[in-house]
Amino acid sequence: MAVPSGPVSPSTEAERAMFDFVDAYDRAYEIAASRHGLSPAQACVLGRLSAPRAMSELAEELGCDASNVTQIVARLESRDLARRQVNPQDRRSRQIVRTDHGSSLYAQFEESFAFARAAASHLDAGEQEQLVTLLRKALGSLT
Amino acid sequence: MAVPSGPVSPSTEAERAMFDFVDAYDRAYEIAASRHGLSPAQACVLGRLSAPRAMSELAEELGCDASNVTQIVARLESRDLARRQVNPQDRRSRQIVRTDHGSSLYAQFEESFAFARAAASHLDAGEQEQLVTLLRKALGSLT
DNA sequence: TATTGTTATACTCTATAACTATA
DNA sequence: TATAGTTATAGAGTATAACAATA
Repeated sequence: MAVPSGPVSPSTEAERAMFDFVDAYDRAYEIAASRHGLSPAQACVLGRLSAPRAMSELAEELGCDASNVTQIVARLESRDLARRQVNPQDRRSRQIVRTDHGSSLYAQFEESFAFARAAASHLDAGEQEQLVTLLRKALGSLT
Repeated sequence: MAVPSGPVSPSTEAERAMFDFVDAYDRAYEIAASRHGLSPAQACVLGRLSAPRAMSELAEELGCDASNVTQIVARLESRDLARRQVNPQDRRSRQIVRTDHGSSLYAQFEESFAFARAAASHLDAGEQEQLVTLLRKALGSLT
């Protein structure tokens, strides 16, 4: 399913517009990932490896359990998209790095995930600024 | 993990704002669902059952395979949140209906999913209108 | 024959608990 | 003893292929 998050009978027009946008974004992300043989979670992790990351950092950023990250990274590693290297400063810790193959595949995925780019392209510079302001204000302290 | 969809190194401020918003929305949805013992997919299906739906309609709306819907609905049914009824007009088809228990639980979930409501509440009426206009325009033909 | 839905299967995501290695 | 990460396990989401029931 493209979008686990379903409509919540949004009661206002603004809430409905937010939902529709999130829904479309999530679906587009999943489709782009699968076109490259990636699950959304794999694409997500790969995207965070522009610089090396510890397992614990990934778990923290993704808001999930470390054991989960272990599995996702193991699958990436088995396909030569990422590697685990022991951190010499603290041999308990591992640095996860993207392989060249992983970087190349991720670049293709990014190119293919046209949603946000296309969405922005429908707005002129002033409208984009307005949207940024409104989205940030709407988020407020929700983040 | 709250949000399978990760950041895609958004190259513009607008793209980053879109991502941050989607990310926060998805995480909030998942947390609200899990507070009521629901997976995001279960909450999503439950939300679509304000009126009876055929399996094929649910699969179409969710953009996933029918066999997937069979499983989700089976889990809802096993917890007395939904029921499958043979459609007398076409006995191949089933009408999925929410039980009273399912409706009640979903109402609680909805109440608890405060994200969109809170986001909208940070904007005044004019700003909400602006946001709707911009989001719809950004979506353009992407939907 | 075509359609609706299910079953069997396999893979991925996810968390919890118990574990290993290192600090 | 505390921390980083892994392993074992189990439940859920997902798709494909084969199937049953009905049209």
